[in-house]
Amino acid sequence: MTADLVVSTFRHEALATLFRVSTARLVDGNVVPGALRVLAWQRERDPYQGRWALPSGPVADNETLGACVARQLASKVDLREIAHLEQLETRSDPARDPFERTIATAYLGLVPSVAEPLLPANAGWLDVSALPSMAFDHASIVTSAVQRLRRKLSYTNLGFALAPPEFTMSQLRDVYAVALGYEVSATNLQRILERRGQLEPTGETASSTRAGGRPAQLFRFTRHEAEVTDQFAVLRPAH
Amino acid sequence: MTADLVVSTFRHEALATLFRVSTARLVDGNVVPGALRVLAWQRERDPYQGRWALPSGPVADNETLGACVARQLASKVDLREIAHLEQLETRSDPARDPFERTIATAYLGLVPSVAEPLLPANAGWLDVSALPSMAFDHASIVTSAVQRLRRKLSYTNLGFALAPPEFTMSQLRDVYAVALGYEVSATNLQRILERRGQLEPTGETASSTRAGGRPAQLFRFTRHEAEVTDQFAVLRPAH
DNA sequence: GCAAAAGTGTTAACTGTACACCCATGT
DNA sequence: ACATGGGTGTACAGTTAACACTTTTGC
Repeated sequence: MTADLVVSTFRHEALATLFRVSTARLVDGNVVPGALRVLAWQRERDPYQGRWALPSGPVADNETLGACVARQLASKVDLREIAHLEQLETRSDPARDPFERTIATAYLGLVPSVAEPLLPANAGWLDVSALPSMAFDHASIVTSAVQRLRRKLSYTNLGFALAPPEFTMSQLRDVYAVALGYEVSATNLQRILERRGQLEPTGETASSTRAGGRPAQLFRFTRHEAEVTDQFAVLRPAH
Repeated sequence: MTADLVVSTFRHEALATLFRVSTARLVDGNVVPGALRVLAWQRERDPYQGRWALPSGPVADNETLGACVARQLASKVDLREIAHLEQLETRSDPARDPFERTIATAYLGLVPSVAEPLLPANAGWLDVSALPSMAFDHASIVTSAVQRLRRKLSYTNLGFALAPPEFTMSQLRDVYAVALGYEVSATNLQRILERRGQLEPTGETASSTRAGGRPAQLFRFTRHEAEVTDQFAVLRPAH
């Protein structure tokens, strides 16, 4: 039994869904509402020329998938702005790439909402709630990444990766509300995060807004590494 | 710009962690305690000759990863016994295979505890709490799969894939306790699962045991497809 | 003073654990 | 009768939503 099997090899790429919350703001007197946005760029070549696609690229010979996805992102944004990056899932449908069999491993990345990163001309931030038609299976990957993000926001401290370094509770409420897609109460959010030890007052207070109102305390997240904060949602060990 | 990049291709394999709960039983008067076990086999060739390894094999040309992992498992167990199969994660460390660069996508599979599947001679069920040294990064993949399974048991209905088709509440308690690694109360487990609509009485009762005691009602799971049952562990939408 | 926004206190609903107690069966 | 395991009822703790109310600011 020395005969080896003849095995196929495949093109393998890493692919990033990089998210960012843009909060509501005024542009020319109109309110642009907040949105959860994902980084994409318009393809210059076939297949799917002109369509929006996620940043992706082939894995190099001596590189992990994680390193590869970081390399792909580096050409679009400043890597230091990426506060969190985790593996999502691997897509392998033989028909997903019409030109060439490609297996793709998707990652989920998060950028804090302060940064308005400068992007190359053909790149942009797509509103996740109104995705255009996208290349390959990228739209379905984005949907799956949004689901993962929304779940994890509830039982982990991932908020740190979407929020600015320092924030008032209403700013944080807006970040969560936009990311989750539903209204959140600043009062209750504060209590939940405080109970879990995620929040730390800076001692400073934000200058009050033009419209008056009590100046808000500033907070920051105590830890900036991802961790599960709601350890046992159910079925805790007996005694 | 017609010059294409020279891209590398890789050997890509699918890999299965197939779990099963063996409940406590008597063998020659000795109690063999229950254990969460994972399917493995002993390698016949280098690298890692003689070591335990997870079932795995290369992806074929026109096959998804899911189909591939099912194909690998088919040579070890009866596929109809696999009640649940989901993708876990993809490992890409260039050094993980000393012979040849291989990217591996791991799956998590579950087999109900009734079935004592007949295995090929070189295959076996390893106790997850006392893993032997394994080939490649397989031990760390098992650890990661166990973590995922334990989390999901709490907030999904995945119990259906580990339990027998019909069971008493104490049998189900044992399955959960072994899988989770800590004691679980049958009383409270029943209430939790009933509240979530996962449990359905069959109307039958099990014959009482040799030692006496009230005969137990039999139950089954209402649904046999994986679903999340604890929708909002935290941060529910306002109003 | 008044509007606006932040912050506090309190209540109610829900979920899950712990535990006492009752029930049905074999010997 | 009594041991054994199944089943029920209830009290308690923890967590979160809802909402009324107070505080601090700008105008």
